Formats: sequence, C-alpha cells, structure tokens
Amino acid sequence: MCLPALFDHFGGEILRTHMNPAAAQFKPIPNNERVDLTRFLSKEPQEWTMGDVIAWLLHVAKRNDIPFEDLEMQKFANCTGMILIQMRETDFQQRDAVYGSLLYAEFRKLFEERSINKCAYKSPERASTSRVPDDARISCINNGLSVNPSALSSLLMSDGNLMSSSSTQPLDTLSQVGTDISGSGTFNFNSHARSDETFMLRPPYCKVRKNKDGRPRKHSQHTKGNKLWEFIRDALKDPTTCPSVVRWEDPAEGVFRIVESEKLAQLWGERKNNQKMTYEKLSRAMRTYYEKRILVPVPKTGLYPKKLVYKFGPSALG
DNA sequence: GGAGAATTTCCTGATT
DNA sequence: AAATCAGGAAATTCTC
Repeated sequence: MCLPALFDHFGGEILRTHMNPAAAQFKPIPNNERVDLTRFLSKEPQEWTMGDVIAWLLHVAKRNDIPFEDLEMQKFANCTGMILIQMRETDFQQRDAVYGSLLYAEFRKLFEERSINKCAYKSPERASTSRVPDDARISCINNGLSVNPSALSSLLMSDGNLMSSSSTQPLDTLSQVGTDISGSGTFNFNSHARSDETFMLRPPYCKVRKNKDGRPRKHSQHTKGNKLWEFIRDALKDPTTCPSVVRWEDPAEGVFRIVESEKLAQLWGERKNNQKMTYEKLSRAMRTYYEKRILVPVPKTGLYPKKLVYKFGPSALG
C-alpha cells in the first residue's frame, strides 16, 4: 500500500480524526462519497466493514502511542469485523509480527465488552442482525462501505504491488476466512464492484501514458529501480532515514519534510550511482512532479515549516 | 536506432 | 548571505 494514496483517499481522514478529536466526523472525499470515521464505535464488530477495521486500527494505534506507519495496516485492509472475530492470535501475529498480539488483545477485549453490553442493552432488531453473520455481511456489502473504490484499492496496495484480495493475498487461514465470508473470494463493493482494471481507479487528471502508437505503455516500462518519489516514500517508511533524514509533518495530508537535504541527495545519488547528486538537483527533479500531481504545493497555512516541506499528490499511488 | 519518460545538469531570478 | 524555491531549457540515461 502506498501511504500517501491511503492518506489521500481514506485513511488520512481517519488519521485526521483520530489525531485531532475536534476534526469533523465526515469529510467529502472524491466521488462525492463520505466516510463516517467513528462509525465503528457505534457498531458491533461483526458489522464492521473494511473501512471500520482500518478506523479501529488507527484508533488502537493512537490509544497505544504506536506510530501508525508501524502498523501493518495493509495486511488488515481486506478484513471485515467478521473476519477479525474468526481470527486467532496467531492470525493477528501473522499479519503484524510486532503488534499482532496487542491488536488481538484489543480486539477481543472490545468484542467481549460489546457482547456483554449487547446482552444488556441491545435493541431487538440490532441483536437479530448481529446473530446472523450473513446478514452482517450483506449489510456490510450493501450499506457499510461508503468509501470510494479507489480508496479501498489503495488500501490493498503494498510497496508498489497490488495486493488484491483475489490474487496476491497470502494464502493463509485468514484469506480462507475471507473467502468463506465473502462467498466469492473477493469483496463486492456493491455497485463499485470491479473485476477489471477499472478497479484500480486513478484520478481523472492522471494521464495514461501512451506510446506514440497510442497504445498504453507497458507497466514494466521505466519501473526498473525506484523513481525519486518512490525513493522518498520508502525513506519515509525506513527507520534508518525517518525521521533523521526525512519525516512526516502531517501523514494524514501526505505532508513530509526533508530534514537532512544533502544527506537525502547523497542517498539518492547512491541509489542512482551518481556521486554528483546535490539537493539542488534533487529538488529540481521533485519540482517536475508538480505538473504530474505526484507532488502538490504545500498549503500556506502556517502549519508547516516554510522550507523543505513537500506534499504528495493524488498521482503518488503505489 | 528511435521515441518517450524520467531525470540530470545548468541556469537565472525570487523568496525566506 | 546562504539556503531554498521556481522553472526554462537542453542533455543524459534507460527502457521498450
């Protein structure tokens, strides 16, 4: 999953909400759809959609002071609440070796608390929904996901590779659970369901690169070695460079800061076998990204430092 | 070998 | 004053 894409489209809003309690509960997102970011709090875990699961993960991260980027969120990106319920501790650990146990404990605690509360307070109609997993699934599919499909497709991206629940999802017990629950092995996003490439939606202003004959360029073209923005993205995920060389200023917005400009240039130069790389040149290359919307101008809100701050744009996908 | 993409290099001028 | 930002223009590198 590409974090900026995640942040831009979906998780970012969740992060904003969780980092800033005063933030609005709803935020317009592309496609004129809205995400209710705290809905999971008022729903039974078995009714959680994939979006609710991500929101819960971020909620746990915040409560436990875990840097959200340390959580293997993409590994849970195709989990609904029903899937989490059927997961064992080892399943959580498989998905997140570091925080899997904590996540499992948090989830079970919450689940059991809700179960107790449900017995005491639940209204009859909600209780009936909860008792029937299929109903919960249908409810999830038909009503639960109000995020746009591109957002969820972004959630399924990992390190530049598409982690489609129907293709490259690790073949473990969890995916089997997912298959059982969804019935088809892939999640159906209601009217947004796509089995073709349109599932990987990109903003309409993202040009499709074409060869001179008009055919789309092959995906493998110019993918050998990292692009600069991918290098920076990876540096932001790498504890050896983040936060010492680059760091997030506002991950929810995709805003990051270059801490050691010449060090970053040196690392980029090493990557490209170019000992003459300088920050001047690196920043010039970065400025070419504005036209492609891989980077967008940082809002002059006074929230961020004036120098060495950049913001990933909607084209920084993958 | 040519075309196209993605830088890289060099530059001038503005801003912080 | 130095560092950084913003872009134009041309060159270079790499892949198809």
